[in-house]
Amino acid sequence: MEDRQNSLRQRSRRAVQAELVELAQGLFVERGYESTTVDDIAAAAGMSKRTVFRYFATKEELVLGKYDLLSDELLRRLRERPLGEPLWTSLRRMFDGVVAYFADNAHASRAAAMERVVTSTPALHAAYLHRVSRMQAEVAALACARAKSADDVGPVAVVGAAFACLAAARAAQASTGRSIELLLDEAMDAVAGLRRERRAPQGHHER
Amino acid sequence: MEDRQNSLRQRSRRAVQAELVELAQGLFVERGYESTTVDDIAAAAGMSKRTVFRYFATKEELVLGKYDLLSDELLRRLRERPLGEPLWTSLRRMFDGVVAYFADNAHASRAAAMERVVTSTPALHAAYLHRVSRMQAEVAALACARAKSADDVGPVAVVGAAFACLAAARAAQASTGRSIELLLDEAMDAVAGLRRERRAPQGHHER
DNA sequence: GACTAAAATGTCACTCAATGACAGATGCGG
DNA sequence: CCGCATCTGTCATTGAGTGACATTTTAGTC
Repeated sequence: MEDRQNSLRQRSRRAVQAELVELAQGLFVERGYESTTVDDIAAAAGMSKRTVFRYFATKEELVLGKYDLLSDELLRRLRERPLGEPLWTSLRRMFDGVVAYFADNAHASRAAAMERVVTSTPALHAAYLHRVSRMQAEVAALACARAKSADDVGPVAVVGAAFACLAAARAAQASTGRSIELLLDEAMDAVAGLRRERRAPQGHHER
Repeated sequence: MEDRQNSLRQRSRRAVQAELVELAQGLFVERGYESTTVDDIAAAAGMSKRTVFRYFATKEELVLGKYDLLSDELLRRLRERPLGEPLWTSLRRMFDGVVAYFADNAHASRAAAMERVVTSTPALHAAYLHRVSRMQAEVAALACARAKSADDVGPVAVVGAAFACLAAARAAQASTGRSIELLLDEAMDAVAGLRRERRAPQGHHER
């Protein structure tokens, strides 16, 4: 039990994982997520189903596993922002990495097919949203800590709004092909530009 | 094939569905969602597993089925808002029904346990988010139609931000016990009160 | 290079959600 | 009372995921 990390075994494990992801996603894009069984994947990889499940706890992880890294990156970027900066600006800068990632066409075209599989497969899309939700919660916790407002809805809502802007921008990029950077700026400007009328004078309970 | 709707059969079907929901949710709260099998529910209801699946397509629907009605209500409320009203205000008013629902303590205490089950069960929470996401998309489509801006990110982002506020308010209500009405106003004011610094002068691609 | 302990793999059996097919029961309209 | 649609139970099957156990690989040591 010496090296612990990056032993030869660890590296080969990573290699097998990467290979499985590549292989599985190819099959998913080709024949669809639901109609590709884990047995199919295992057969294609020349291993037993049980072994596939030793590399990935669930079938979904073959698709969504990569998003686990994203969380750390977002938190790191947000932590790097100066304390005095408005939260909305910090959040926009936090997304710079993601934006650059999706702005890269070489990647975009490769991942686009997989994105389509995700959004068109209810179970997969649900799991995706769950991961985003967890990420969002972590970012919100950090934002609350920054604002020194422990249990305040404000930061949580603002972080949620920022993620909603990112989602809207990604969707618009997928459908219109416009630049995600511009779309995100547009979306975040639209939200930051909101003005609300005064609240209705008295209670308005209905139904 | 006369009445079609509300025939005796339809009503009895609804009754059985309601009974199953009640029964199942009781078991879920008591023993947890994952450790309650559909067989358990069927046995408790005195019917076969197969029959349960004739009333509910999936186990999740026993918990999340009610949210399907919510979508129509939101759309109806939004449609009732005057065209000249700012979108953010219309969205706040759109939530009035939901707010009233969750402000009712009699309901809140009954549903609170179930809410906890949902948020603490990954699979359920994911399915919940998926439904909310679909609802949000419908509302966004309506908002875009109102704004006469077909494929604009703005309305989509704003609607997403509004839903994020609702989610934040609900979460805060669950943890702090404060009034959801005030919390939602606070959250939506926080988002509407955002001001953003001018964008960074030139491109900022990294990584 | 042989030895040993750990890790990886395959096989088998199992649970549980979900679906299709078929047969029998139930209940409504005439 | 009969005929027909609907409801229901039973059985078989698929597919994800898990536990247990035996076997094979492989890394590190002498």
